[in-house]
Amino acid sequence: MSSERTYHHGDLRRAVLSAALDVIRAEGPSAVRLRDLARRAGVSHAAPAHHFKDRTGLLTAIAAEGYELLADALSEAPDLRERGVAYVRFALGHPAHFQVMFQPELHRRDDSGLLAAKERASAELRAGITTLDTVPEPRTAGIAAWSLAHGFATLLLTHNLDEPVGDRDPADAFRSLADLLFAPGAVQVPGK
Amino acid sequence: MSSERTYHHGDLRRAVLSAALDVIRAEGPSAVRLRDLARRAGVSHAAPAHHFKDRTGLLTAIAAEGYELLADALSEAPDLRERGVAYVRFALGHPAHFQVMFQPELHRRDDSGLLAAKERASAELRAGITTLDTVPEPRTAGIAAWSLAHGFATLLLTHNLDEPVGDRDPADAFRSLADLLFAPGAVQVPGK
DNA sequence: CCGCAATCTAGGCATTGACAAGTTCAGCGA
DNA sequence: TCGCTGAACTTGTCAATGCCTAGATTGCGG
Repeated sequence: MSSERTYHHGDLRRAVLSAALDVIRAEGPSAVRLRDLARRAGVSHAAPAHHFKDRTGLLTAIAAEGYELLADALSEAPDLRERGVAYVRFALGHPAHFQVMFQPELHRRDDSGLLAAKERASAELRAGITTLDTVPEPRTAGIAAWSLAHGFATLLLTHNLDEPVGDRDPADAFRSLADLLFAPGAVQVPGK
Repeated sequence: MSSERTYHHGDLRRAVLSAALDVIRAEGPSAVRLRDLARRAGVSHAAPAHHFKDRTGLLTAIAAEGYELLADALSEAPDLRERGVAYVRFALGHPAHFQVMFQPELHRRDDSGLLAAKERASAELRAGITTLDTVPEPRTAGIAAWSLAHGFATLLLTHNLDEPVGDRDPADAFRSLADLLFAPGAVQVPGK
């Protein structure tokens, strides 16, 4: 915060991550330039490499952090519907993480930290489905729930639902969708 | 196909597009290099620029073409459920287009061709919802259907559903999900 | 057959990611 | 307190890339 320039930055890793998240939020992952992040942090152009190895390493770290945050968020939700809400909230609250998480070409797939974090989030996702004991096909219902939440979040982030959702609270809007999935008889197909 | 080298390529635009789609399918949009595409087409490094202006122009053209293809695919489906199936089929059949379409930072947002194509696809999407006349909230149902299809397709493409879906035909798998949305009483929430 | 515009080539510049080698510094043991 | 060691950071460099400009080639309409 103070403008003192020491040889050692103090928390360059965090500073670079933070700057990268800013850039991604504004212009997407493709706009991330290692040298630019270094400039923003006030260090030399090669300094970030010491913390992340290379560009892919940085993006992998962001993805891993994202899965950790997602796992945390999911674990706090009581039932499946609220887990879906938490999923959407996470995506909107951490758009940069979310984008990078779901572009596998950007990461090092075999990174141990990433795999561990992804597994944690995955476990939380599965745990949510067990809330639905009485459902005939919990696996199908789980995929449906995840698809619904993921699709809604993605479409929101890509500005494809700006008019239909408008000023409405996205979490509330998602609850309406989830009710369609799990409240019996809410929707009838004409010819069925 | 033949190795004759003429000054004029003949269909460089198509060749560059096609090469770009190959690259995107294999390594994502960030791996697209204009100079590389030129090499693959056997032309000089600046030739593609004449057809697409710049990298963003190329990706914009791909997105526009994608929306055209999507609109075509949707228009052929009879009802809302099959329109969802068509949506998923499109995403799996044209993964490169799909990826680029839903990364707005990669296009020139104000491109007229893109806007027109997007509007066409959007209209087809809305048209599908009118199939559900008797539904209390068609708008909500429409968003739900789109979210479900989009989320399912995205998760499939990012290899997040490899185990759960496995060898099953994705189209069939999606029909199960869609039935959960629109077949009343298929799923019951315990405490409701 | 001419000329013109579309298509493509050639060269150059600034920027970038990655690498190698050197510099600064903080902490730790004797 | 001293000196050492390794982590954190800097400086310099290279190949590759996007984009720009100027020039060469060619097909096509008049």
